[in-house]
Formats: sequence, C-alpha cells, structure tokens
Amino acid sequence: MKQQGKKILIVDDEPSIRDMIAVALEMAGFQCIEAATAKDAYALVVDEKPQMILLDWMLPGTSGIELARRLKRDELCNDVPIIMLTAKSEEDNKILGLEAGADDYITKPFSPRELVARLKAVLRRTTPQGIEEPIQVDGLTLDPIRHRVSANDEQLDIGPTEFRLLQFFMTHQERAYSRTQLLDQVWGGNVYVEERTVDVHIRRLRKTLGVNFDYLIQTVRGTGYRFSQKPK
Amino acid sequence: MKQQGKKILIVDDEPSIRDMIAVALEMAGFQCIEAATAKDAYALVVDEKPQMILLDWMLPGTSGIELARRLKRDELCNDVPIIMLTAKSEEDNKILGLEAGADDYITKPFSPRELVARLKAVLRRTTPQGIEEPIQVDGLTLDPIRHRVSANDEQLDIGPTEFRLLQFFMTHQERAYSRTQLLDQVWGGNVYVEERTVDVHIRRLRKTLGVNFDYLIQTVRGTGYRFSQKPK
DNA sequence: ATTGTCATGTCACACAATTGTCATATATTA
DNA sequence: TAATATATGACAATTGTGTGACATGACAAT
Repeated sequence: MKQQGKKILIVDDEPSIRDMIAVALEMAGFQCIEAATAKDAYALVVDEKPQMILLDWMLPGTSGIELARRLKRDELCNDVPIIMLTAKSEEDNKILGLEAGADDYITKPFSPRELVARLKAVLRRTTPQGIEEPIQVDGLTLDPIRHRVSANDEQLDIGPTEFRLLQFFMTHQERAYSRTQLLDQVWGGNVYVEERTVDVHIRRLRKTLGVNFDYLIQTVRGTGYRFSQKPK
Repeated sequence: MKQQGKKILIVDDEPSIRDMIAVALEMAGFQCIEAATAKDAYALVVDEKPQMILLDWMLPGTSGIELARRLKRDELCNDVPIIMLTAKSEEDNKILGLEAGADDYITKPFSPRELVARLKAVLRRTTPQGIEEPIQVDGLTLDPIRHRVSANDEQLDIGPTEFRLLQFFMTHQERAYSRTQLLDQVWGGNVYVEERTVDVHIRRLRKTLGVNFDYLIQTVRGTGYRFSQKPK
C-alpha cells in the first residue's frame, strides 16, 4: 500500500472517537498518533512531524480553530494540511474553519470510508506542491518519489539524512538557516544531537554532490548554512 | 549562543535534584533560581519573572500540577512556559500535565542534554522571531533572511560583525550613535571591548561598501557615527 | 548467534576567517 | 601650530568550520 508512510495526527478530546478514527486509518495503511488537547497536539506536531492533522473543532482549553491558526502561522508547520472535524450543528462555522487555514472539513458523524476518501483527496491536493514533484536546480535533480538524486543524469549515492537535508534545502532555497533550525527541520524536534553534527552531514552532502555542485551548499559564517544558486 | 540572560526557575523539593539541574543549565549558559515548594515558587515567579519554569509533578503541599494551573490562570504569568518533571511511573499523567498548561514534560530520570535540548526547544517555540524584511537604501540591500548584502545587485562579501553593524544602522537611520551605544547595541551589553574597536569595524564596513556607498556611514566628530542617505 | 555493512553522531585536530588592539598617519578644530 | 579626534594598516589571539577517524547501534545475510 502506498500510503503507508504517512503519519496522521488525530486531535480529539474523546478517546473513543480517536481510537475509532485511528483504527479506520490504520486499516487504510496510515500511521496514527493521537492527542487529546491543543497543547499536546502542538508538541506532537513539532516532535513527530505528521503529514496531516485531523482536528476536532471543539477542544477543552485552546480550541481547535485556534490551534489551526497557530499552526498555519508557524513557519515550522504551516505546510501540514489540516482537516477539521465538526459536529453537524456547528456546520455554519465551516467557513471560519477554512479561514483559519483548514484544508477541508468533515461533519460528524462520518463513515470511516468517507474520512479516508477525503483524507486521501487532501493529500493528493497538497503533496504535489513540493513533496512529490522532482526539484531541479542547475543540473542537480532530486526526485522525492523515487528517493533519488542525480547530477547531470548521473545517479548519486546519498544517505538518508543527507537526502532529507538536501530536500529541505532545495525546497527552501536562498535562505540562511542556523544549525538549530536545521536540526529542528531535518532531524525533527525530538532528537537531541550536537549542533556540530550538522557540519558533518553538510560535509557528507557536499562530498556526494561533488565539485560541480557543492557550491550550492554555502557556509554563512557565524550563522549556519544556505542553499543558493548564486555564487558566494 | 545567546541563551544567557534567560532566567529559569527550578521547582523541586529535592535539593540534590535542584542542584543537579541548576548545574546543567548554568553550564548551558542559563541563569537559575530555585524553589522547594509551590508557595516559594509562586513568590519567585512574581518577584523574579523567570523566562521559564521547570516544575516537579510531585510537591509537598500544593502539587506541581495545581501550581501550573494557577500560574496559567494568572494574567501576569500565563505566558511563562512550563516544563513538567514527572517520574516514569507517573507517565500516564502527562496528558493531565499538558492540560494544566504545561508546554512540555520530561520523565525522570533524564539526561542533562535532553533537558537542555527540550528547554531550548520550548523557548524557541514560545519566542517566535519576528519576520524580517529586506531593507533597501539607494542601491544597497540588506536581506536578513538570506543573510546577504548587495550593492546594485552585486553580492558583497561581509563579515558577521560588519553585517550586524550595517543591519543596526539600516534599521536606525538618520541618527548619530556614540561608540558606547554601538557597542551595546551591536556587540551586546556585556562585552568588554575598547571603544576604538568600533572605528576599526566602521572602516571595514566602509571598505566593503565601496566608494559608491560608503557615504552612508558618516562620522559625527566628537560624538560617533550615523547612517544617513543625505550627503554630509 | 555471528559476521558484515551501513548510517549516524561525536570527537580531536587542522585550517581559515574574524576580531580586537596597537602604532602610526591623517584630518579637524581652536 | 598645538591639541584633539578619527582613519588606517598590520598582527596575533580568538573563534568558527572543515575533515578524518572512531564507536555505536540497526539491520541483513550467513
């Protein structure tokens, strides 16, 4: 099943509903993580980097809509699609939900089949924007689906971390990132590694890119690194 | 890293644990204050206004979670992030902790590294950096995001300190600053550097700006320097 | 189990850029 | 012209990065 890598975060205060959804999604080949509150959810988004969020409208404490707004404002996660779950009676509010940054909404009660269908639809809509399409710069191509990198049509042998690092850089060009930011974005928020480790992976990446393309990975002294086509 | 200045309040009834944590944090450049009870902690929060609170779940008297709730309800300190410290066996309660307003939690025992990492992560989350727009004057552009300076579309090679200096000037134009003020603003308040050093960096900055743009950095004799578009 | 291969994170050292300071030159003011 | 303030070049100490090597742990094949 090709959806199996996708991690879905389910946010709802009702454990029974969460589980129901989780079971349905897992049968469809998704991976699920759950949260009961907005705070909890936020922590999980940062730590686990889910590919999609199912968000209940009504939550104790910070409401779902507020959380959605916050996530969409946050540089770190504004590209994670959100589906709002609303009760029938709240349907009027759907406009608000979409305004807050939700990519779709489903009114409760819903069938598992409907949920999965909409979820896939949203994923289809939102992923091609960068996760699926090959990215090309100069003569360097990164193909996210095939998980391959080539320089002038020649395959490069690249490790997983270097791949993610390069992918991040190629989707965030022309911008300086600190080592900490790179750790957050590429490694994820829940790993604790030395900042200097970034240097090592930068070096490995440069090495595999070779002399023709390592100019793309630029050192910004005192700050971090930058991916840029323009020479330093 | 400029984590210094951040004040962390450690609340735990075990002095040995408090000290252990304090040592770890101080090595990471944080400033620590300690409290053994919820009561003391509350007083310190009010008096010292820490930027962050490490709060043990189990406390004699008012429990940690109760304190968290109280703080989060309080207008004065509901924006101070809280990290809960819980024993492994209490892990189930983490949801409760997050509900009470904690921003993260760590289960004991934890490594100093993990603690520091999570702490920094929470601080990063709660102090979002403002979006910085490129600044342009005449034909000179400084882009904080890309960390680049260009004169008429030509990249300039500029050192870190000169970059900060120029950034400060461009965001504070048409005003004379004394060397001391520049040291405070650009170098940071707590560094001991000769005043004359400013002159040297001014010269370096002028040099990299070149003859077309060095007129922007003007000497104000007897006072200091000024960034101004108007010719002297 | 055992071995072998990766991928990863960390360290120590090599190397390079930046920084602060000084001595000296030049400019400005009274 | 003397007195004061700023500009400039040189240099050594400091700081930040690059790089190779190593230990560890995951995993697959044996």
